[in-house]
Amino acid sequence: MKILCVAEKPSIAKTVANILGGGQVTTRNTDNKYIKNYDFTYRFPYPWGEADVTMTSVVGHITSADFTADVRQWHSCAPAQLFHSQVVVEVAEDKKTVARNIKNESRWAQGLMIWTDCDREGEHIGMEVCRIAKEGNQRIVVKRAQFSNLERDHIRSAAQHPREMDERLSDAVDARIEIDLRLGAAFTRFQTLSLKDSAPKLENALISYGSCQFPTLGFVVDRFKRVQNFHPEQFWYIAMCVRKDAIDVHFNWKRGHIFDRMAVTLLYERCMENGSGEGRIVSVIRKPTSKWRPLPLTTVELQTRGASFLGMSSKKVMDIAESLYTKGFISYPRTETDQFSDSMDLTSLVRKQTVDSNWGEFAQNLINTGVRHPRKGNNDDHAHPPIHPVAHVSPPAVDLDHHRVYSLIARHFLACCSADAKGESTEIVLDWAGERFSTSGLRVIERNYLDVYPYDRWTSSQPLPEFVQGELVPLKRATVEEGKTSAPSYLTEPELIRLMDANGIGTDATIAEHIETILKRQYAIKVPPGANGRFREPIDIDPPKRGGGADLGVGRGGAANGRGRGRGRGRGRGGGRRDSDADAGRNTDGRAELIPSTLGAALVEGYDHIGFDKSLTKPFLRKDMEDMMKDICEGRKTRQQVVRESIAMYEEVFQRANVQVQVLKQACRRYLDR
DNA sequence: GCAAGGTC
Repeated sequence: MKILCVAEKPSIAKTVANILGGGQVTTRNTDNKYIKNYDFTYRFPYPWGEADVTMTSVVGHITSADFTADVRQWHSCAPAQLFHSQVVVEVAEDKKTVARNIKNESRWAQGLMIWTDCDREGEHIGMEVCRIAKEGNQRIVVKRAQFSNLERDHIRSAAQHPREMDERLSDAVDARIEIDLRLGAAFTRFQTLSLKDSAPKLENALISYGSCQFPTLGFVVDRFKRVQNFHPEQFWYIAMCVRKDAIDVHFNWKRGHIFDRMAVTLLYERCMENGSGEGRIVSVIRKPTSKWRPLPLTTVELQTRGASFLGMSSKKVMDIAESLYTKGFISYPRTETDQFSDSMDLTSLVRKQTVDSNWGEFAQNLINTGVRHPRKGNNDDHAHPPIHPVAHVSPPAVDLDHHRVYSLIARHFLACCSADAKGESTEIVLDWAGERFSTSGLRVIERNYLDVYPYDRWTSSQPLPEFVQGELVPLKRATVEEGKTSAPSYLTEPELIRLMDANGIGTDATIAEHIETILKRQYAIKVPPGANGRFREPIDIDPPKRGGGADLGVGRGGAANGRGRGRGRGRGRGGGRRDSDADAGRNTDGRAELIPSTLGAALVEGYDHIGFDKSLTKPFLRKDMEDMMKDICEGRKTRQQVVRESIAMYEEVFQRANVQVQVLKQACRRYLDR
């Protein structure tokens, strides 16, 4: 009896083989440099029983979908035809060796056990493997292992309790692939070809559309418009300061900010008439408080925290995490799980960190006083644990940026295993002739996790004097002050990642790429933090040229002057010409703010103005697609139904965009032709 | 010259 087992990626094949093979595993190389075949014996349940096992893997999807050659040329057909022209699925050019290995190994096997990740894409990859295996061996019997982590007992149990493949999950992915391809190609060609003559800059530009990149751009433009439309409002309030024990204590008015000067003046005058030069302490409330240690680290959190704590772009954080993973320093970096399973041996992971020169002592202390079980979040992707360090590493074994990302992951993990920080808060309420004011203080008592997690700040306030309930304190100052509301900031990368995550745009593994895409297409640009409403208009940068033709002088000088003849605000720090090379390092900074280009703004405005039920630039269409995929998974609809309905709907949107293409063109002219 | 999703 021979059984072939296939995992989604080499790392899982290796781990599973070592568990099932019980140390008696031999390794063979394949034609693919990432993939190895592991041979061992294992006793499966009836009917397979004792078997010679080969465990191998693929590297993600094996096949890819594309149009047939007759419509691959851009001018070979009208873009609308791409909604219905034939789509063929073939083994991808760079996956030929992967497919060959599966085919060869299945030839002599009676059984095939699929060990891909237990999610939709994993089920799809599993079906790809089945089809290829059957090309090598029609009679092969297929089973599927159901597992959600790589612990020994769990993996053994998965091998003992196989299930059947769930074709519905795979069908859902097939639908997604086909819809994204047709949509992406049709709209990309349509936009690129029909907008090329509406502005000189667009003549050679590639104006891509994708079901994820457009909503991503939409978020950037949305926020930009909110900043643009923001008008500061004046408000007034009573500022209060008392003095005791030689300490000035500022109190906040309980009514907060009031947008009516007269009202504030009246209240103030009433106090002046009725009150004295003293205030009365109404209450002094002390209570214990704590600052919670972070939740275990997911991909989205790694990206947002990396961007804001380390100032790296999320793409860079992910690239580095990927490399740390392949070198064996951290666990799998793509996970939605924010809880550690109870059976995981956290103490031995902490012990590996005791040698570190920065946080080793902290780790040792943790072991001496007891590693705490981390908090549990609400998410579990049933495939991977939260991101954590699996081996210790320090420079010069890795470079500085790698070490910064590793430090974040290691410190985050140790923080998870520590106690919350403890403190005491004090809230004091003061009464002045009937108006209430309050102030509060914080005293940090035990720093605990904060000692290893310098990214979080929680510090004691200035100590407050000892106020006693009922006591009268002299007012140092009580005046009417004015202020004005401040504009929201432009969208930052961490905020954008959270928006995408919350709206189901992209996955943990692709979110950073979609952000890259809108930057690469020059739909948006990063400016240094603290722009503070300075960019009144979208930034006029040149879209990258396709085909590499000569730059006919529209470039450098005119590029990116914040489009401002009149209001040259854009010329300031980070104004415009910081788009490319010279500033790449700094402007891809994870703390940077995102601003639409004129092209990005024109596209969003154009599509929004055409007035679909659900604009292409909003997350709703993508959400619908997600819902329909669920319908397939749960048997409410078939793949064909969903593709048909979805394509019909998008075709309508497409027709409408065609009929009203003038609206898009006008938007481009308005923004780009100045 | 088009997408998004896996993974390296």
